[in-house]
Amino acid sequence: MSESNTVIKNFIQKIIDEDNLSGKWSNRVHTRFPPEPNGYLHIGHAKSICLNFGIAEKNNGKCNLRFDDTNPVKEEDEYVISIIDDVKWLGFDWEERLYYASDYFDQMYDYALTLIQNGDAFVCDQSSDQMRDCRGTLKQPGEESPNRNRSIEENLELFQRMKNGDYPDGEKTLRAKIDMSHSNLNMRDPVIYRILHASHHRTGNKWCIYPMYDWAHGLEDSIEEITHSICTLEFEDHRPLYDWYLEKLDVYHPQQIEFARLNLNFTVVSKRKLKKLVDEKHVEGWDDPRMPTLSGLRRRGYTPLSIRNFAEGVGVTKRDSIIDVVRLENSLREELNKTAPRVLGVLDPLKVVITNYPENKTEMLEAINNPEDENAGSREVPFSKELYIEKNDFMEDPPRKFFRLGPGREVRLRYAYFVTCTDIIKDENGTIKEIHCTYDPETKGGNAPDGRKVKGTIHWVSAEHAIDAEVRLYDRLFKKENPEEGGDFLDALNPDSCKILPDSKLEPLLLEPESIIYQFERLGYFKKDDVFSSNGNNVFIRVVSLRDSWARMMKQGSGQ
RNA sequence: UGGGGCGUAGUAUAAUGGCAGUACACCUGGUUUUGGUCCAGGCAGUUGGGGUUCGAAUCCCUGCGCCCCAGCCA
Repeated sequence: MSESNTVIKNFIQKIIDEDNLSGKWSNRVHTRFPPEPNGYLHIGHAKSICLNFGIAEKNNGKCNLRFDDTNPVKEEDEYVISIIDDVKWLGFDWEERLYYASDYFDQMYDYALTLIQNGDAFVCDQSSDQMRDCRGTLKQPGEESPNRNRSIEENLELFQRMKNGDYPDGEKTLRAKIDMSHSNLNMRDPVIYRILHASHHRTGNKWCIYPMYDWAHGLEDSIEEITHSICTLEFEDHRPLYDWYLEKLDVYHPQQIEFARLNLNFTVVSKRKLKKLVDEKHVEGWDDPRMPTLSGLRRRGYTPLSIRNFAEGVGVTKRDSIIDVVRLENSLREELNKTAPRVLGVLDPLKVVITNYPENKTEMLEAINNPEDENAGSREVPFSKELYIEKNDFMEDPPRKFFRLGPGREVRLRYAYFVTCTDIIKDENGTIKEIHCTYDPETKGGNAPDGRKVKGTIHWVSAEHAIDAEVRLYDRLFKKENPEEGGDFLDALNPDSCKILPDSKLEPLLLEPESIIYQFERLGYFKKDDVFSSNGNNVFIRVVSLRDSWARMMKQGSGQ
């Protein structure tokens, strides 16, 4: 591979480069990640987090973590805590700059007063229904509110009374006086403040009026002296309003830049749908290892680096796109291949008796911990007369391309001996109970002195020494590329997204630290799950499988 | 015949008037004590039409397609 030094710059970085050239922001770069604390962060947010913090990092700038908590009826501290956890976990640092929109409520109120005083806002008596009726349509202009021309004094007075709690929810709003026939609906006298007698997670009952997003967000950015306010495409239509407010107020004015949000196939990320999965118990919670939430991915075994590399790799543009979830999986595999200690584990065991091996003998055989990492060293694994191998590594009547064990066939047991299958022992129903093999003592370690080769190498564990474990084979939650297309997304649920194997047998794990991710050779990456293992069981979950070209061949062969 | 945005291999992303490149996916082959990894090679693209230009993915005109907007949500 030829090393290329050219750094690929996305369109936002190009804007920043130009700004630095022109001195627009005095070479300052200051972004923010502004989640609303009304739910858990998911992989889509990770893209935004990596973008905002990443762009600051690359430009020696800063990035704030700011909670956009302007709607008390939806927001909770629980979410604040989980969001902080998740951003921290991804490895980003906002230093002392943890902010809340609610910190600025007083200032926002004063700015609203300014707007009113300048004749740019008015108190409106219309109900939300009336307002909708007067808004017009996409193609037709709206009608002005009858209250649009109230005097400044009256507006001031009424707004004051709104704030004082003189009116019930919905009775009045503060609106910007812009243009009811504007082709952009966001400019048709949008609401600035609404009345909400609700307790706010931080300000309690201090306020009963709360700012709308468009009003609040630009002011938050302005107060924090953000340079580049990065948001998703659907806010493009809001930019004229963002700009209008800041211009009318004549205050510090960041540049809003929109990019396309992340979409992944075989995945849903809409908050409503994720909540439905949890509420209807299709998954075991927000951090279920199959969930695309950051807490779910973390529990599954995704690493911060794998997610950051993924986010970096998919790029940033204004095009709607759907990323292949394989890319996310590959990003994880790429890291784990380099770091995960290898271990032998049999998921679905089949007993093997080595008939010519002495009873009661145990040998310790050397096994490499990680062929990708010289420093990982080696370990010793016990070998004895009775072993387990993977059920699907044996076939009674194997096809030619099957390189594993079958009657009369010889394979290598990894790091151990060549063995040849001599007998199949079945029960009265004809199902295979165990198989008998002979081993070649000359092949210790896995090489034949006579130079004879075997096609296959399979994994195994010593029956006497194995640890019992339950293994959960997680797979994609959805079986359709686009679960939302055509009908109910729940119909696209993959019925096999969690297969439980209750009788797995693992090599005694000498490397003890919890939460370590192992590669079970030939199978995939696995980690012990603390929640499932809390009652003293060993429950391992599959983080991600290894690429499996045999499985792919089989699948194609079966006409899939 | 409302406004805004977007169209480059299967997917994603570069190339800002000068050889259409990269990654993933897919296919071949090689190495291999993991059917993993790694290595080599291959397949495959500028939304249609017209124009400007020595030269167009790029500039202009004109179609076509897709996404977003009518919350007192963000």
